[in-house]
Amino acid sequence: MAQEIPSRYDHKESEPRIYNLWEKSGYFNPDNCVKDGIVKKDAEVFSIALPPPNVTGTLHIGHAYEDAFQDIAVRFNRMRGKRTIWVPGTDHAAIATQAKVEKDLIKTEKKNRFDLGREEFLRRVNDFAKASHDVIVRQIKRMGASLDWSREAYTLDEPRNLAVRTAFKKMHDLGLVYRGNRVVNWDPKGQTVISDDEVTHEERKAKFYTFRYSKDFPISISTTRPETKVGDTAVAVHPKDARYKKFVGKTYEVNFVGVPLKIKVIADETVEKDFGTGALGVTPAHSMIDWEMAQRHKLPLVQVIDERARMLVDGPFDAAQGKPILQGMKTIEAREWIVEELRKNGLLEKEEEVAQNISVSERTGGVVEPLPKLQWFVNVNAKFQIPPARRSLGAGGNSKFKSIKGGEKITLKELMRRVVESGEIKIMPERFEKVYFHWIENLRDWCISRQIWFGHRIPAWFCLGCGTENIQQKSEARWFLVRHGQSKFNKEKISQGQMEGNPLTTEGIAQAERVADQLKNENIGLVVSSDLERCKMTAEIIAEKTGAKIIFDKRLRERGLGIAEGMARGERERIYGDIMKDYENKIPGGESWQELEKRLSEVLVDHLKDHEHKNIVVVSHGAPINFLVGKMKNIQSREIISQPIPKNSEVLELIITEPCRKCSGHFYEQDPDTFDTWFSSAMWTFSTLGWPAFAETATAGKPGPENDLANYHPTSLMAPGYEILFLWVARMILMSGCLLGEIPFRRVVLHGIVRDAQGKKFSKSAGNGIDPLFLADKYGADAIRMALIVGTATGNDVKFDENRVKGYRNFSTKLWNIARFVLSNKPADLRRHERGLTQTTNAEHKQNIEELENIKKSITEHIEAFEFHLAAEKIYHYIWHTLADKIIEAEKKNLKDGDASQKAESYALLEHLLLESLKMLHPFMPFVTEEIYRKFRPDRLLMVEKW
RNA sequence: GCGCGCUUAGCUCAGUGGUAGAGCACUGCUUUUACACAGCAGGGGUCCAAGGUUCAAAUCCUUGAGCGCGCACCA
Repeated sequence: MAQEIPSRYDHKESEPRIYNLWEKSGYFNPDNCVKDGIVKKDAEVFSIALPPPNVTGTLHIGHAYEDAFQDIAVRFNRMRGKRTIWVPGTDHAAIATQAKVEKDLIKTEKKNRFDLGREEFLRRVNDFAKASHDVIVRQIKRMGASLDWSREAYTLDEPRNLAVRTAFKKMHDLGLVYRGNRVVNWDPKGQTVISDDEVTHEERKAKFYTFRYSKDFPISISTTRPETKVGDTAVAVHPKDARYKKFVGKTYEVNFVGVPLKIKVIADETVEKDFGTGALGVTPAHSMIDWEMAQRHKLPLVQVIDERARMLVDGPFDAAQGKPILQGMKTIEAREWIVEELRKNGLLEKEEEVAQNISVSERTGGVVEPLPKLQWFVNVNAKFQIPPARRSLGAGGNSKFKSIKGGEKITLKELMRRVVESGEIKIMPERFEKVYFHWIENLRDWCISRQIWFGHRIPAWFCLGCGTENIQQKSEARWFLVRHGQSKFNKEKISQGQMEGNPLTTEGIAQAERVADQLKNENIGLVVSSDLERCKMTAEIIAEKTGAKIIFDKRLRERGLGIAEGMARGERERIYGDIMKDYENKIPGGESWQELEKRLSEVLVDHLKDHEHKNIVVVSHGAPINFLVGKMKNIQSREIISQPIPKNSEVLELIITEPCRKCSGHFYEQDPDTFDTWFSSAMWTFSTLGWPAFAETATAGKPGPENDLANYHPTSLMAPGYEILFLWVARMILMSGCLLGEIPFRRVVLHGIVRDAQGKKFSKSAGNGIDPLFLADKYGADAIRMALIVGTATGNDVKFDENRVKGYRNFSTKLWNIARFVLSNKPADLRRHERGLTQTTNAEHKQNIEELENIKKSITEHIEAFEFHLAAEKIYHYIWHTLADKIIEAEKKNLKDGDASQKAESYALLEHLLLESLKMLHPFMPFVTEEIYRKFRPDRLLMVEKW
């Protein structure tokens, strides 16, 4: 017997094979467990959503820890007979992924996202995300995670998009989402707004300047950012500050380094008398605190810094450069220049070195510039009523919360606090509850819009005519205005006008094909095109790929340029430049703008009327497209002329819906912004379980994904790293609360960060990353799991040491050999001699069995208390130092010299103790335990044995 | 500034009122119905410091030191 089994356990061969076996069994899916009678239909539920890893790259050892931790809980509960579900998925991680791809792009092709354009750039990001996803899934499986892959989700897929759109609409209706002009964190490097929680602070040395705006202003102020002071509209002092009392309420007109300012002196409680001069220059546009103060005192707001962190004010005129000196200057340079001016004019009173925390974008490292911007926000202070329950279960009116009454009006802040305070959600380790409450205290409205491309597009449309917003989930029809691809004359820079025989270049054809690919799945009903060659070719390519009908409409032709057609563009500009810009005038033989406008004016109306519910592609030329759009936007004809024309093959997407309630316009343009990635991941616990598609119909107790929401939500456990307590955990509570009226999970167990032997965080930039796949091949996934779990109290950081992995690899060999030994002693005619363990008369054996039962009880308790490290250590210790070192050694004599029935009794004891030990070890080391178990019970799966 | 965590064997860390623990490393011995990725035996700790509570403190309390972290911000 023993000879057939090698003395070493081959984890590299075994682990993938065993995982395959589990997957094939289908028992990661609770529906199958119920179907096969492994768990009862009405058994208790244990459900958990995997915190979806970002598709920004591959997994590191920290993910392995997170997965192992959850898998222990999942396997334990499954063996305890619960209907256990663990839902996998990945996160598109909007800004992180986009930043990663853009960085690579700049490095390899020296292009940024704007050079590539939205469509092409997104294609690259999606390719990258797909590749990451595939590696990630392979890694997760390699670690043995028993996830129900049939329910795999992605935060950017279609069901999750529906969830995002539905949530946005619902929250808007509840008054929890609004669009407003507020000071936000602008990341000049990423060119997007970021939320407060994506900002980190770095300590740097800074100069702290004390000065007066001008000689005739009575109060000195201090700042580390003098360049923002050109945007000051007030000086704030403490109401009880005797020094300044006499100035409060007065307004001064001052000239600050050549910039005229109107400064009102105000009194505000938040000003500290003892700091600096006790007076604070208020810059409402470029400081969160000042903005809030400005709101209280109704101060005007002057923006003086732009999105590229350059100055937006003039200052004195610089004759040498022929422009106002500050205009367009970088903030740092402006600071130096202003300080120098103050010094020259004797206004600078003090200059001190201070340590200052500056705000930095967590993702891009850009120094955050507070700017006033029109963005979408979640209002955390607005009262609302929990919406009607999606399932008509139990009492409590509209609320399924234990701690919130039905019909009660509550703010999101209060809701988030209440459910944790009341213990409805329990956060472990407990110290994080305090951290959580503290965060809520300081919480501001959550900015959810981002100026990046990769993500869920915000489902808000603005009327082209008047800008009125319209939030809805589906449009009646869409129009795509497309300029033709590059033509021969475009390339050669020759005036085309209405000339015949000017086909697309190879590049132009490729452009048209790209557009066609993009429109392929848009259900295009009709292509309407100018009949000129370059449009015709473009339209035909689009029609072919989309399967739409084409009609040609002469009225969509380019403006006629008469005798200038065929002329080099430069020459035309020289001769007819003025005429080209004139509304009424025209080149001989050509058309005036007025005439062009006239022939286009009917086009919109006609096609709107004739093809009411169709998605239409309109292929035309630069000038006509500008006029069409200009008309929709109600722009003056003369202004349209000076608008830049779209690029070759550029697509403008519009939706058509019921006429605007303000201006009766039909055309709407979608908000170009996307959602904060956390907006979609905040719905993870329920968007993965069928919300909103099955929100109304899900039925508890029935199998199938369409009933998941009723069966598995709220989830039982959430186990992310503590670093995303605010970013994610808190927001899941928020979203589940206002959208479902219930908690997303009953318990949160936060784990620490895995660090390297030096205590440093693993990161790609530090180059200390360890590929879990490499380690798994070397020592086995089981060994990695044990090394990560044992020796780390839940919630503490893990210092990762490869030596420990090696130690647990040795343990799996030990276990393997225990099994080998036991098996080698299996009597051929076991049955005949078996007396049954419960009837054993051997006192020592009885004691062995009792000891095992005690160990089992204690391990069960540890696991239930999420003390996995203690449970793992205990079973490890039992197997090695009790079962192997003591019990087996003691039985050897019997096995060698005993009679047949004694041998059988010894064997039965050892087999029992071993198999029970395998069960207890299985959640921690699933592979080797399953492999060994099958040597004893070839027709069974340890994974679903009863604990 | 407010808050949190850590400080235990050479290293990495468990233990949280009842005679100090694990892994790795170290020393010596041992091929024995499995396992040398093993067994047996062993060395190594004033449990950061000081004070307090207690019959009893690594464990609870107070103060302090060093390291690390979070939040807020001084404008």
